[in-house]
Amino acid sequence: MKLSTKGRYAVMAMADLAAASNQGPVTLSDIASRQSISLSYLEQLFAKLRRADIVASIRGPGGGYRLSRKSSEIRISDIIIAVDEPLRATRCSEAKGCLADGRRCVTHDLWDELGRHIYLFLSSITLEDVLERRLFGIASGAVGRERPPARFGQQAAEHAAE
Amino acid sequence: MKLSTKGRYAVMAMADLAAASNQGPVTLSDIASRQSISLSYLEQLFAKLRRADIVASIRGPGGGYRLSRKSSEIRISDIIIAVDEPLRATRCSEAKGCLADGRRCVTHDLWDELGRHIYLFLSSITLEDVLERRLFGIASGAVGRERPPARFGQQAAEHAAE
DNA sequence: ATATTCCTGACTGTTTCACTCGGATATTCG
DNA sequence: CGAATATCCGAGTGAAACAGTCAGGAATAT
Repeated sequence: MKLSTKGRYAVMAMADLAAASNQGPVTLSDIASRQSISLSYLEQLFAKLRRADIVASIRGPGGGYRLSRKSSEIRISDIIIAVDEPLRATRCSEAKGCLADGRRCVTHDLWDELGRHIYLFLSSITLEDVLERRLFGIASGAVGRERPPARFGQQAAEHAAE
Repeated sequence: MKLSTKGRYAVMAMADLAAASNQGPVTLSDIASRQSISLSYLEQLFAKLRRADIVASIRGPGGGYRLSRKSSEIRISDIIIAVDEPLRATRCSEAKGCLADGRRCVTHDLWDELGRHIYLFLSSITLEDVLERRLFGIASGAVGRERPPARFGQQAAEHAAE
């Protein structure tokens, strides 16, 4: 799972679309002006979202985009996977150096686990959750095993803000 | 918290250093050849790791690098924060568009929560854990609230492998 | 002295990001 | 019809980061 500002833009735009699509389709121009994203860039993002069947388009005057299913059925991970092209295979996946001791390199498992972790988090949150601001306490618990988690929360606020 | 291949290289190198530093300092040349990373690039990474006081250096013949504290006291998040320069402030943090409805933009909380989540994960794992391959079940539980988490694990293996 | 090793700065090619531009196609409305 | 609206599509662009190279300087062991 790749995490870039590209995916963030896509989620912002999708949240805007979901919030504004009560009556009929929403034009990209509207989203662009509300979210301060360039129209052409939005077009590229929505081309990918359409190919991933997350949104549907209606052409011509009065047209625009709409969600292809309910916002409660669109996971944040769906959006990010749709716009972030699968990055090139990491050297680790193929290089011989990875199998130094006959097993996979020691850090391979770590990245796998982290990737799975991020995916689980983002797939547990839907567009509707974001709109309703239902994000309380999702990150609490289950991580940090034997360590007291208290002061790590503050460091997270400092360093991991973005 | 930024996640790039740069941080991955740093963790690979640190794991190599921790594994090889039983007797005396380890040279970057050794790490470079074992991990197939260019020497000059390693030098840049270790300059940052040294400034962050994660490693200490000994110059001259027989010199090299050693951990500045025990591998059980070096968190993976420490390494990544040391080498990944704090990326430019996201547009969201300052732009006026963020405060569209008088509150912060709806996606802001989401990224905050994700950043905290990733940080908690990486700060709960030490270099020693990686070397001992103690990564079992860290990502299980606590995420995925009302949804059955079973099939998401498979999707994570597909999409979030890197 | 010399070899080793860390240390520093500048530079380079590639890729991604965020965006722009020019145009093509489809649809609605007058 | 034709004009306006909107989605589509591809090519190109400046800036930044990535991964690496190159050249040399400083410290230290033998």
